[in-house]
Amino acid sequence: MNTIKDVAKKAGVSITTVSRVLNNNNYISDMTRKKVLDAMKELDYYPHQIARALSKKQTFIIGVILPDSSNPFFAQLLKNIEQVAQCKNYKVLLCNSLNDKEKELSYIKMLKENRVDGIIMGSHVLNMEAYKNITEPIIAFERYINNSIPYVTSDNYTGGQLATNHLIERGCKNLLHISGPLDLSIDANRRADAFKLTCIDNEIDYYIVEYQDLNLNFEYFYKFIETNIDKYLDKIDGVFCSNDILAYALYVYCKNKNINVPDTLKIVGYDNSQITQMLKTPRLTTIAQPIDLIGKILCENLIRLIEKKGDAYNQQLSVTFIKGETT
Amino acid sequence: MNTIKDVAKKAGVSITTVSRVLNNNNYISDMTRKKVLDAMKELDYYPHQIARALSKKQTFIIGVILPDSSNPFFAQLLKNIEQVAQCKNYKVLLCNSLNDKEKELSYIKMLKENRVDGIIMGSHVLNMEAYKNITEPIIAFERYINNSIPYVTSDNYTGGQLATNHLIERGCKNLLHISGPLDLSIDANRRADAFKLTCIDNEIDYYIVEYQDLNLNFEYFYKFIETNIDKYLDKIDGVFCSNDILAYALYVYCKNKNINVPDTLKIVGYDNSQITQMLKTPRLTTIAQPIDLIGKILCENLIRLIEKKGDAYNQQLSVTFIKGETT
DNA sequence: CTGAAAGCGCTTACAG
DNA sequence: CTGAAAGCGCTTACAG
Repeated sequence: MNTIKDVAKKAGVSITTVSRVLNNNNYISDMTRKKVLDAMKELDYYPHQIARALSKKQTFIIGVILPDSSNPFFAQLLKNIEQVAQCKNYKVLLCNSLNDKEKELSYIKMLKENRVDGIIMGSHVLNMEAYKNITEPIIAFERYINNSIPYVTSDNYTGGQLATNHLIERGCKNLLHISGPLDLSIDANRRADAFKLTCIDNEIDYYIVEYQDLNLNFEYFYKFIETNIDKYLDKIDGVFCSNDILAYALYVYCKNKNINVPDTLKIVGYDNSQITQMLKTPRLTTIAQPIDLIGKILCENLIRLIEKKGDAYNQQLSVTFIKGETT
Repeated sequence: MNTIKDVAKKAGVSITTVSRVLNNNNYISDMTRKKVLDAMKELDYYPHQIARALSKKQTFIIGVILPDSSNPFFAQLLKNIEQVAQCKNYKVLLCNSLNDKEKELSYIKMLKENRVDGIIMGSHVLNMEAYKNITEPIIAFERYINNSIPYVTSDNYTGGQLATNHLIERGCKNLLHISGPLDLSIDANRRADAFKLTCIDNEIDYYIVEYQDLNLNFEYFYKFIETNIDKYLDKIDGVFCSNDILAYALYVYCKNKNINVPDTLKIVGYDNSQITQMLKTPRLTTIAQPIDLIGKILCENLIRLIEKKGDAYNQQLSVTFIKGETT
């Protein structure tokens, strides 16, 4: 492939001048610029961004670490991140941690070695220690890691309240919340806090069951329901699920067991990703996170950090209650 | 961040020696190696892969261009590509073309400028001309572009046959196929060929309607059905849809219009992505593409091309008929 | 087994 | 407005 040298030779100028045209620097005579641009076109020249990155110490690459980019929620988040990045001339390097500690760590190492300009962290299996030596701009989704890492989340507490209050208003007396792991400082866990407090306030009996954060797909959730949730089903009349795939799996399970939803059991989900929106049989009652907006803000804030155009601050986006047919 | 120079100084050796340790070159005394490794650890050294890429002329980056990484099919494909890449020490740069010509072109330019080692092309709005000056290893999904670009696809002709024959066996007499744009040389269009020939062979009346390849989501398909498909519904008793989201949209449309599926109208979809597998109300009758395998093979074959470990050849993977509740 | 030097393809003071 | 030279952080013949 042709280099700046080839262009310089063809245009009869120095490589410095070519570089100036490339960077649109001022102080180039129109004639010289034209000569250089012509030479570039003629040689089908592609500026070597890797070389440029080395000398400018900026790669314009953003690393995005997610548990699983094929999960509908993260797929939608990723797409929005990529679109914003693309608009601002950044590229996205994709990392699927599969919620595996080793993988998450090795991806961080990889991103550092590749001198990405910044990192969006959506996978959270590492403890805070691991973040001590990340010096590059970084922004987290849904998790407080430490004071120097801003995070973007939706208003999980309100989400939990909306879901729980709705179940109570619909007449539920015995509630169950199925949650992700509660031991990490994930903001999503405030949904469980809200659930608990709302139940207490309303003198409602409740249970909370945690699933493990491994494979967030239908199959896994269905099996989880069989082995860990089935035993609660005769004691409860309402369930608040921490995501919609789980909620749908529960709906299907009930259908198979001839438990009438919503008459006997009411189900509220969480997320309202594109896939949930597509589901019409039944439409799920759920709490909608503004996924597109979260992706957009994650990326915009990271780029602001990278370009030092403003301070990092945490951001909490509002959620919406969506009435479906499962309550 | 520390460089090879810092490590060399700390270890009391030359940078050449550090580089040798880094690359695990032979002929280093154990003592020297240990000194260097210790220095690296002490300095928390991260080898600068961008600098290495410049001198080795290899980035270990693969560019993946897709129409929309949030579409369930492509999300699953992407995830599998990334996982294979990661195993083989390659990184994935994600590009969402949104089936826009300009975007597709500018992503190609970007990938060339960043000297990616290879490209996986899953978006197909550009004509063949545009591929003339792509000199890097490239592999396409589902499209014949030219003889030097191998492609991976599933056996679309057989898929179309399986779907159509099934509808006929179930007693359908008037069939409709809803297809993507038929003007490009996309292998998926062989589904329409198979549909047509199978209908003719069986003396079945048929229609074919094309949708535009813009936004492959439920909303779009539902509206498309309202405006372009509704008028066929009283003339047909079976539909072969070119993807499952479309098939589900049609199912929902029929439900809303009180058209009984499968009694009055039978529906067959295509793809069987994770999302389709999750859908149980109803389970769709569909043709399963081996999405995970396609992703794997796309990536493996591209890497084989990059590393010149074998010839490029086209690959066609077999599909499976899945009986659901919509036929 | 080890090191000095040139080179990968750019950018950027510095000088003119 | 333009160019020569040093530098970004590595690798790789070449020499010893």
